[in-house]
Amino acid sequence: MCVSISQVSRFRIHSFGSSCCERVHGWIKNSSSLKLLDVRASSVDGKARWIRRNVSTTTQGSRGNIKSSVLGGTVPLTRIIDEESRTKVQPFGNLQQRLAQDKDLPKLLTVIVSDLETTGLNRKRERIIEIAAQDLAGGGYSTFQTLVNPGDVPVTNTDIHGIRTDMVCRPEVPRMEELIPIFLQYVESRQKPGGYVMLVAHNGKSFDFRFLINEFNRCSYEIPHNWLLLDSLPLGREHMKSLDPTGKPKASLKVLQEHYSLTREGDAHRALSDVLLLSKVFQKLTIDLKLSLSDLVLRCHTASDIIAVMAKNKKA
DNA sequence: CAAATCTTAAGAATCCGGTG
DNA sequence: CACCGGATTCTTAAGATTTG
Repeated sequence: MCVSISQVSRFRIHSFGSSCCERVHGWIKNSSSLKLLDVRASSVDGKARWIRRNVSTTTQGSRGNIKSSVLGGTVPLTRIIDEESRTKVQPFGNLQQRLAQDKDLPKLLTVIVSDLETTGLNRKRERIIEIAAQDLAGGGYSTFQTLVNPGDVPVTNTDIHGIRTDMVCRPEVPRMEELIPIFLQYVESRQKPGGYVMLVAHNGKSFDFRFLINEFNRCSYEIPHNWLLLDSLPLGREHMKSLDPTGKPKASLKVLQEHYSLTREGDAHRALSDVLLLSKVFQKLTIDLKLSLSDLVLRCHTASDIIAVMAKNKKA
């Protein structure tokens, strides 16, 4: 079963300095060499055929011109699920423990830092309006960014991120149901054969991952079973607390940026800018906390963990 | 601002060893 | 076995913190 995506815009893949090693340290190399490329996403499994299109729109925004490439093509909807399969308990077991003990972990794991912008804070009513992600291994097409059309949900928090309703509620901006297969394809293109993906987000457990799960669910998709979700906020808290055991640890992205004297590329609260910053912060935290890939895996959640917590809170 | 998590502290519940 | 007291664990609530 396939769906045709006639117009999917604002999907950009950036080239990123390549570097990958066994330890988490040194993932990011020469990030200043970031270079915007046109979209040339290729099929991973041969099932998807994507067609590159020329730039079709330029949106004038308060934060400067936004030029976008437009990607079109067809993507197989292999992740449509029915209610019966959704209610089955997925055999996660102790995936993290098994994976953490795997000697080939560096060859299996892809670490992707991600960030979302939304129309607001309410996880039920509000919608995602921007997604960015970056594979810390770097290389070509390692970075993903796109605006998302929230449909009939207006953007009421433009003052936070600068994204206006008229910027996203356009026919050429992809809706979430159109974007999910593209995002999945991006992740799969970064994935190692038979490998796992660690999705990192700041305050992800409370915010990003829940939004993502809700949107996937709304569009009848499910988070792939080989994804592990890591919230970087507890790492930040742990580090800040180690510096001041008596104080109350603040560990927002902004606080961590200032703590590490890091420079931001772009505006705060824009998905790609936040992703690039979090990539740097995450690397610093793993160094300071002396965390190996195995340690990080053990700190991950699965989507089912978070779904269970969401269900529990719903009851309460 | 909404909503969830985390931290902390206080109180309750449980466990355990000592004593008779 | 019954009882006591201390230590440990669990529960709950409030406040701080985070995300957009």
